[in-house]
Amino acid sequence: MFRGSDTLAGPPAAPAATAVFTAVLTEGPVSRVALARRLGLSSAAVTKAARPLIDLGYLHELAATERTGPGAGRPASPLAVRADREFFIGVKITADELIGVVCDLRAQVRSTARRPLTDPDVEAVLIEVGRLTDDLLGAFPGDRARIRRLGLSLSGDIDRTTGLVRYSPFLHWRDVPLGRLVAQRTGLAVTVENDVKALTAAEHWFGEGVGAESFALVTVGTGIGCGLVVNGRLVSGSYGVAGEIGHLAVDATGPDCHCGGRGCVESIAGTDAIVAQARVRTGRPDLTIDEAVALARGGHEQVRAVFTRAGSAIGCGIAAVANLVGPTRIVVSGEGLAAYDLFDSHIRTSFERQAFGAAARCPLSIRPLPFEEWARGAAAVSIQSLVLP
Amino acid sequence: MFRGSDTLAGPPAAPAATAVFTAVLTEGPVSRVALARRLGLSSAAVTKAARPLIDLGYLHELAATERTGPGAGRPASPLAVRADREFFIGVKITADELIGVVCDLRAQVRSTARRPLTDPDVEAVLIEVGRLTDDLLGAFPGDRARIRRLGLSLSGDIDRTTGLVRYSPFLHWRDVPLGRLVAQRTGLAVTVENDVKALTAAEHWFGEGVGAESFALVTVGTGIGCGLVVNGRLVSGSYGVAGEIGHLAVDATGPDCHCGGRGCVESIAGTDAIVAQARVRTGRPDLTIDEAVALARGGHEQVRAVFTRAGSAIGCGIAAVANLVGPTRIVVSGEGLAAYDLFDSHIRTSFERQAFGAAARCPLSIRPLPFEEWARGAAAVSIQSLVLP
DNA sequence: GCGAATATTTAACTTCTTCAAGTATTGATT
DNA sequence: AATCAATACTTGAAGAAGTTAAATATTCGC
Repeated sequence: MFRGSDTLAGPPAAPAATAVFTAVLTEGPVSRVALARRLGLSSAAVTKAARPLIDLGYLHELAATERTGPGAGRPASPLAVRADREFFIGVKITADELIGVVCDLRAQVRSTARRPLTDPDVEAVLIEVGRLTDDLLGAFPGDRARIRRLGLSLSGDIDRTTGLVRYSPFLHWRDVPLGRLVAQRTGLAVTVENDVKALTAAEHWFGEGVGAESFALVTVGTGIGCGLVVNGRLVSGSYGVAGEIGHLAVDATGPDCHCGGRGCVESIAGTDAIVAQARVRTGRPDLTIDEAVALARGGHEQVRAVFTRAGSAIGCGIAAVANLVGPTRIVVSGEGLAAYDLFDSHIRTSFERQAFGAAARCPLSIRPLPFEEWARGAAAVSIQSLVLP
Repeated sequence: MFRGSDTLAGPPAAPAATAVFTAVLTEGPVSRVALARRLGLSSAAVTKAARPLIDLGYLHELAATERTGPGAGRPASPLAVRADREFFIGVKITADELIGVVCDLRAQVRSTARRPLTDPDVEAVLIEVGRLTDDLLGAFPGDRARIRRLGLSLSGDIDRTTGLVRYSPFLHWRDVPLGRLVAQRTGLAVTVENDVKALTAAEHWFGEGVGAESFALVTVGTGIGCGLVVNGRLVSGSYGVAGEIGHLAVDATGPDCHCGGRGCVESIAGTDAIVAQARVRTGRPDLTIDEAVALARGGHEQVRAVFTRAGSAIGCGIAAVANLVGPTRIVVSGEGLAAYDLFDSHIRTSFERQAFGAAARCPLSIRPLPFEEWARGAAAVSIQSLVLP
């Protein structure tokens, strides 16, 4: 993380304080005793850790509303997050657009903004990020000093700890210290993370992954990616590669993939692959993905078969994740899932066939993803940088 | 872990002490300063943590042999493990045999023993484990009181923390509290772990996986399995399933697998699948695996092709591991690798083709595995239970 | 109003760690 | 040979973080 200003006061960094803050943030209002049990601390320790968090305005006590147990006893005063204590900007950088959001401490989106991106040059991107930030700050109704952090996400090989973009294929960047540069421009504390990993982090802390020791998020679109949380932590990959579900080989007789492999999931179920196949099957060389979806929905058997095969390939990829790391649950999402109805059952069928034994018990959530979610993911990483040391 | 006797004194459980002991155990002799840097502690903390470990005889100081830095300065007195401070029994249970070893604190095998297993009944296995333990203890040349712990490993679904065998396919066991039962018989502190995970733990602490934040071990044989270490910890799988590389789908047109899937790695490269294919290709319905290997080595093209295809399937599975979790290194081993020469190059070729980008940089060690290694894995888990809380 | 049950707080104490200063041991320099 | 600089290790005081045990708070059921 890179600071724009010199000091950046935050919550206490002591282990117990961090644990308490994280648990309240992700697991909603909880009483101190429940926290103590959950975190393996004494309740005295929770009381002590909570006080400064309350004093600093990050947490507050809820009125004791509901009874806890069955019988008597003093009712709990659950701890809850003050969502408006601090706000976070999240920016997702795509090839042709910047998408920005402002989120509160609970990662609720408060406002959004966009800017087109025409020039992939570093300087041009920095300028646009600065403008987008100004737009978001300008439209912010509250105290602007409560926005001190900004998260960026983009696809590619990113070093989160140093804020370095090692390689971005679509921007043609190599070794750009994006975190430092944006921190200088905006004066905010900046985090940078891979887009899929950021989305996974958001889902892990604020979505369906809450409380899961291990968790996977699969995104379906032009690319097919996957973020993994194992043993409670995001998987990074020793060589910067992890979660590349799109390049698992699932069909020895499948098409060659641009990655050099054969029968990769992405070469069967990526948007480009689907369009290409649909063009072949219909004989229409200018067919678009939207038209292909429309034809399939209209009952065009040849085109439906393309989606069926794609869904099966994705299901195999997801089963591979379940068989290898055994996550508690898996969320499947992404732009590609606008055509959700064409995929859903084939993904499930293929997953259930290929998942080994109890791995098939892993619940699958298949749902489309609003595009702002990507920017929210970046904001979620920024929130994590506040909470964790 | 289950204790046979009431108390079982061990090294101090404080975080720093555990960290120091683990680091010295796995990373050989190290000076205190180096440890401090490595573990993020002050050198004072290391000194204090090391003293009781030395007093209890677990560690000792080496004579300052070699100069550390380039110039002047007091030479270091590296800390090393006293390998003969304590010994550990490891037992691997297979369908027809028990394999036992005695290891020292550095997981060096000191002696081995075997017993045939004719009856899969729980009571019969307990008796044989008891006899094997007696054999090993009887032949032990040193102070028998230095053997206080025993590790068991077997394939199947095992709950390490409770010592429960949830399901063992080859013994037809369900929910057998093996840890407790063996502890009662032997009076030793017992750990139970899945065989592949145990082997992975051994390799992680005492083999090629030392120092790796993430690491994978693939075993090739009748079954094809995989143990994973991610973020420094063994992956367990939320539903008890993890590392099932044998049931990744790599060939949509491949054979049906006994697991219900299609084109699984194991249905192409498992020993049974290889034998079946070789029988078809040679027209000899009683061909054995050894004969198939001999034919392939002799240049029989049809049989060679079976091994080629198997190697490719394994390579795809390994690439899936590299693409998904990005381990620092991967070790490939197992009985099946007696035919190492027939597999090696095909595994590598397929891996390199299918590994995505930098994931291909992950070093692959392909080597056969002495059968005692499985028992050593069980002993290694037992050693871990001494060191960790 | 009383006692049982549960939640939270307080205060004394324990444990672990760091900090700062000192000791130990060596090679290089004079 | 004496001294200095460099590095490794140790010591003791001080601090941080957590625990236990006892006190306090608040409710329900009688």
